[in-house]
Amino acid sequence: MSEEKSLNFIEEIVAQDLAAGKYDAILTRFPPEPNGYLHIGHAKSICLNFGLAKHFGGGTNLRFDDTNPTTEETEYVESIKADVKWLGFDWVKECYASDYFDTLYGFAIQLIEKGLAYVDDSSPEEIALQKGTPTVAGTGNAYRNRSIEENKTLFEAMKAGAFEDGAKVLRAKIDLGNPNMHLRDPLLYRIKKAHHHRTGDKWCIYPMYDFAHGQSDSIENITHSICTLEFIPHRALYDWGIEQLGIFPSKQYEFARLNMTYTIMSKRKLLQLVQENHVESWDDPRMPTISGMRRRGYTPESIRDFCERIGIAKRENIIDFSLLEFCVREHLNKIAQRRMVVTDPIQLIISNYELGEEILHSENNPEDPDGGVRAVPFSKELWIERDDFMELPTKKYFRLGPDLMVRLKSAYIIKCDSFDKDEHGNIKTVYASYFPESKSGSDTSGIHVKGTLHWVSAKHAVPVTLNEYDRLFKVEDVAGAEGDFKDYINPNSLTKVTTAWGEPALLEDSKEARFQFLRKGYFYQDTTSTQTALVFNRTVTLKDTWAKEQKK
RNA sequence: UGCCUGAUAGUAUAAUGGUAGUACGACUGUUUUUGGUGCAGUUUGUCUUGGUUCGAAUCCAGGUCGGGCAACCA
Repeated sequence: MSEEKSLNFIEEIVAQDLAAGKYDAILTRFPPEPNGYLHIGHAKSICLNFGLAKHFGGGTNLRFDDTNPTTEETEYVESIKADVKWLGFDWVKECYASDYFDTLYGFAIQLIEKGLAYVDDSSPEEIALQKGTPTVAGTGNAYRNRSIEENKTLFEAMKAGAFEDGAKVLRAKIDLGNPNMHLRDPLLYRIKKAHHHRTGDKWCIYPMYDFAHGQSDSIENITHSICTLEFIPHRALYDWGIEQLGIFPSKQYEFARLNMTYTIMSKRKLLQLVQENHVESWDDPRMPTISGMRRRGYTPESIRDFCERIGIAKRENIIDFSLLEFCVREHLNKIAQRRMVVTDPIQLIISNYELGEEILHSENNPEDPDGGVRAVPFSKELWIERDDFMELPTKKYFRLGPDLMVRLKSAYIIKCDSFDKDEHGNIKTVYASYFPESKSGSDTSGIHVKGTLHWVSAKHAVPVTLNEYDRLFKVEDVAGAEGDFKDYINPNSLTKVTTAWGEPALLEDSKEARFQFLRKGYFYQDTTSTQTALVFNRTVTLKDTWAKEQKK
């Protein structure tokens, strides 16, 4: 308790409101539009909104902002609910802006009756023109002076379907000269004869964001409505609507959205990646979507930790991808089961091994004393990693080479005697002898080696496919880069490794288990993986100071 | 060039008129049957110019730079 974390600016506002007795309890909301899958940027908002309620006592509504029937689908609704749950949050109420369509229509009538809204027959182009520019005031048109009765009749006719799409709109009558463009008689309703995923064909007029969002917040008695910076200019309208309607005064607060290096956060662009097959699907493990990250092997804990670490502020930001990687490594290091998998194998023959085979044991997780051990079969003929042998080793190379000694993890120390190459000059087989008294756990050999290698017994190994992922884009700031974002897609973001061999324990492991393949990285079974064809996705590599050393 | 925002190490974030701190990154060293982990340490910062004050990252004024705003999208 004494080490309390400092509050971010929104937490301070809430703390002050509560201290001042403004509310007994707070109610926040997470309001996605169901027109795409949730991504890591949404996770930031989810953690903020649900975290606030958890911290200060209160609740959070999950509200679907479904006011645009042409872009929204039930598939998205379902994925959003699954993602929020997976992240570990429960909402107080599941709400839909579309549930308020009747109330919202009533609000519009009220505005018309107060002389604060009118039906405009102008085309989108005309309206845009009449709005002026940021430096030049807008001009009105004749429709602005329609009588209350006429507006009411017309609006009712709009609802009844008397007009075609685009023929008329309902506009608020505020101020065409306002320096805030959003106050220059904003559109409240438009005609859209489209099928809505929830209300079907009941409606042919739909409220705009600015006439749905604040009103929905108010209907639900949301105390703190938190959104991203680009909505700051909308706040005046948000407050205007609530004031004119005399409804519950929800308040809007804004924070900076998340940006990350080497990826994009725009739903529109993510949809493009899916539709144009740059990735396989919304849950492609390379995507920054929650479902993609889940499939890749990220844990909800690590994502929550990440959101905690990046903080909340109003300044534009771009977070290093390496921070996310740090968070997931930190969690996985504690919980992942260690297994041995050789990805690019060469043969290792233990010339003096006459036992045939034996069962050795290796700890499941050195971080967890209660993690237990697993059986690992050992034999005369093994697979080791091609990278772990060097014909002409450099000074700092701790692995195998002519006359060099290493330990085979959880097994014996060996010494390389000779090696063979194939017709292309590539190493094919390494011959070594082992020291029986160096057996792991009962080593009396007195030999000290610098390197320890992972290995699998050729006879017992199971074939596995590995999906090794790299960053989706080649540049740090994709959104800020010149030209089309698709020009920066990393063509090597996925490497499918089909030559790998894993230890047989993998066959008995749960599909949900998180693994660390020793010295390789953290892996998680793909959704396409089966008992007879194991497929693992690489969540993240291990930190590799050797690779860094080599680059010098 | 109208309005709205923001500016603290490479990246984030704290300090709420009183010692500029933390995390990630980078770099050392150490431990290690994972070149992983752990541990110890080093490194780099208040956009600028004035002002108020005993004292300014913080308050005031001017400037500079970044972001947003003129969708029948949210």
